[in-house]
Amino acid sequence: MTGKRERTKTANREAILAAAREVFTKLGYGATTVRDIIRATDLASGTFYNYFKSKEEVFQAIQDENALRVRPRLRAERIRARSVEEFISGSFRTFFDYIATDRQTFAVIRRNADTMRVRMDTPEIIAGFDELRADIVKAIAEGIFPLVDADYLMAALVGVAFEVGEHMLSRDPVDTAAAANFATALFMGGFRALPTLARPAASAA
Amino acid sequence: MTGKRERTKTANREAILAAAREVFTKLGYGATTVRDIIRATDLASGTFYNYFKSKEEVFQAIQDENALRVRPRLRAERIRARSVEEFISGSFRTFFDYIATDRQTFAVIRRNADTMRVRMDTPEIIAGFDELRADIVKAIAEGIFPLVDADYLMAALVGVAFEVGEHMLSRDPVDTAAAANFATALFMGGFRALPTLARPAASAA
Amino acid sequence: MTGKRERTKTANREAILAAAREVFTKLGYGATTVRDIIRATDLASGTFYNYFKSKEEVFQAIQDENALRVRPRLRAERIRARSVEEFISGSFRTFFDYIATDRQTFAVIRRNADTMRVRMDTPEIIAGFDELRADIVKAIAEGIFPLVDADYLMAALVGVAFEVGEHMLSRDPVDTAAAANFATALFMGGFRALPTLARPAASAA
Amino acid sequence: MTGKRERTKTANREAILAAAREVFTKLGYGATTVRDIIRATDLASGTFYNYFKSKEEVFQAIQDENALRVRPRLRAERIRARSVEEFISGSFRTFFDYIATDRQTFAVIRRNADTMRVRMDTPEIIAGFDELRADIVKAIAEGIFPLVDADYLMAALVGVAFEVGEHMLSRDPVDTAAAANFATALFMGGFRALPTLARPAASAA
DNA sequence: GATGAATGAGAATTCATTCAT
DNA sequence: TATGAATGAATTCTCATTCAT
Repeated sequence: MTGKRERTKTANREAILAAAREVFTKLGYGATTVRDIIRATDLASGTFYNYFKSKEEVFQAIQDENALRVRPRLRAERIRARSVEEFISGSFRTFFDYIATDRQTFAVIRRNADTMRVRMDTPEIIAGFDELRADIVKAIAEGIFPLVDADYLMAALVGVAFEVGEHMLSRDPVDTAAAANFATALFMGGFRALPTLARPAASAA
Repeated sequence: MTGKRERTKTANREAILAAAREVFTKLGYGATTVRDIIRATDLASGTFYNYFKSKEEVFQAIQDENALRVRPRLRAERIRARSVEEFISGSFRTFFDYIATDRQTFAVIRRNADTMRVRMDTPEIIAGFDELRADIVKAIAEGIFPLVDADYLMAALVGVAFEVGEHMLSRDPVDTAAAANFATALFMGGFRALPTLARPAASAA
Repeated sequence: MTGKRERTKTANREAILAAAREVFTKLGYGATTVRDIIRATDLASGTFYNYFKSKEEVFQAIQDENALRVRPRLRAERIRARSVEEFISGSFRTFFDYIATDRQTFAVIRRNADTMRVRMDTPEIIAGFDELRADIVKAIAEGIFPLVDADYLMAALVGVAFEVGEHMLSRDPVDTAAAANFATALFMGGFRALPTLARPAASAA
Repeated sequence: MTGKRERTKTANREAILAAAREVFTKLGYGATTVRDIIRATDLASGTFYNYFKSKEEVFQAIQDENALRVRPRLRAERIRARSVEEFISGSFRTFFDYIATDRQTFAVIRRNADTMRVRMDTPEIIAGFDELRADIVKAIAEGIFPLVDADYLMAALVGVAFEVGEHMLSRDPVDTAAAANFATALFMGGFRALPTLARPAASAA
């Protein structure tokens, strides 16, 4: 790792990954070609193949990196949870903080090309879902959660996380706490528990 | 003039759309080529261009058809709603019934290629989201909904609809009522309001 | 076959085959690329693939054509044979006449690139060998040939045909009768039966 | 200075040659790449170029080695010959013994890839042919051979040697004496002199 | 000398699109 | 309008060779 060669190798790999992240975000996975990735790099075309076999492989590498960065944090949050509220709010806070910090990462998964939106879940991400379901099952067994449909609950959590997360990122400023409060409140008490907005004019009446 | 030729033209268009739906489902949007679509048809390659300019256009046409089939129903359901519960449960029931009836349609949007899942939202679908948001805003103005973040609420509804919908379809038998109940309960009262499952052991007691 | 399209298709196929024959002869099979073949044509690169899947397939097509041209003639010659001499001399004459007439054909099989010589036997050619062996076996059964090792005899005939054939073509003028006489004499009576040359000086003595 | 370094150099060269022999046999000359050869070695790619300029050069080296191993023996055999029979039978015996002993060597020249057969004659091999022709000319001058076409006779000997040799190797057990007897008999007395096989039925009579 | 990553020319192949029939 | 072959730009990928270490 200290030789010049090793440093160059690591740097090249990172350069390709960075270029790929950028191009995937800009063009979307489907429209991206290996050439596009190489072109966004100052490397020769053949060099790409010293590191990855195909665009699929780079994509996987990026997603795996991402999942590996956020999954342990989510896991830790859920394990630490002593109540349903902690379980849910901890998860949403962590997830929203993560995507706010590393927006490009999320952009690769959730992309807006023109007006069309695409969301891609790789095996690593899906494995994260399974982890979540398993933790819900465990929480049910421990009596923290009532005996509900763990699969649907997991689906609902994921759906809300991705959709609300996307809208959160489109706002300025990005308020992760507010988004987490919203999502948590929904799961804790339904629509009636949602934070209410100050009614600009009516509040005075 | 609305005779044979007209009928042939419509038939050809339909043949292409049907082939495209099938191929998109099987290969996914990205991997599908115009050739693939034509091949799934008994038409010649040049004929494709008498009907559509590109694969993008066929895809849009399919999605527009889909959205036009479900959006008016969802709209009608929400307009008819006299309470929050009717608003929410009506929407989920309609959506889940629709995707259960026309699974291929949903499969084109939500695809599992190998292990990787993709979800594509076209302009028509996104327009449906905006419609939903507008109706939420209207419901808030009418006092049906409390003054909550309409954008986030819309996002949450959409996220739950797609994610729970997907899991619903993977079950056998597909129980749209149960899924709608689950989703509605979540929005009505949070996790505590979710339907509980019969606890295997407890049921014997 | 009378439409312009059919005529063009046939012409294009022939153009590719002709170009391939030429290039294979010049560069040899191994060194030839599909690009080389296309370049020797006035067609576009993609057009090649409307006719053949690969260079292998063109090569096979050429060889099959060749084999189909000469094999029936050889076959007929052997069937007509009423004696060993007719069998052998007929075969050699036919083969040598054929390669003298259609030199390029033979050149594709037997090629001299620089100093290195290559000979390639395709399945069709090998099938021709098997045919020859079968006819030898038949001739043995009919008492025309003594009970010898048909496989080795076939090999010997083939080896002499190709090697002597090659040397024959390098002479000027090409004398197929002389080559056939030589080869036939060898098989009829061994080296003592070979035609002797006029000894320039000694003949006068 | 003929110590470690010297030994390593020779060992590396031999390693490359051995790998090349193996790979050429397996993949054929055309399909073999320098990478393939290096991969079959525990050397680095760059090292190859310290020993050979290209795959052509390795191939030549292998063939030259082969030719140098068998040519002197064939030469000695012919020089020792006191009669035509000795000349011919000695040559065939030596050649067949050689290819039976060192099958891989022969396999590099004479290859069956799938169904297609290839035979490659390098300059060294061709030089061996010229040597044979020269010896025939000399034998004619000395009155051992009659005044026949030396070029054609050489061609016939070579053709029979390669073709019968190939078939000989495909038999089990490999009987070099029998093959040499067959080939020699052919050249000594033509088809009538060929060894006859025991006729299954006749042997009982 | 050995190493092995970088290079980039070039080969194979695909595919959207055109256009003569 | 339907047809389907021709087109050729674009893409993926390989490989011989170089050269800094």
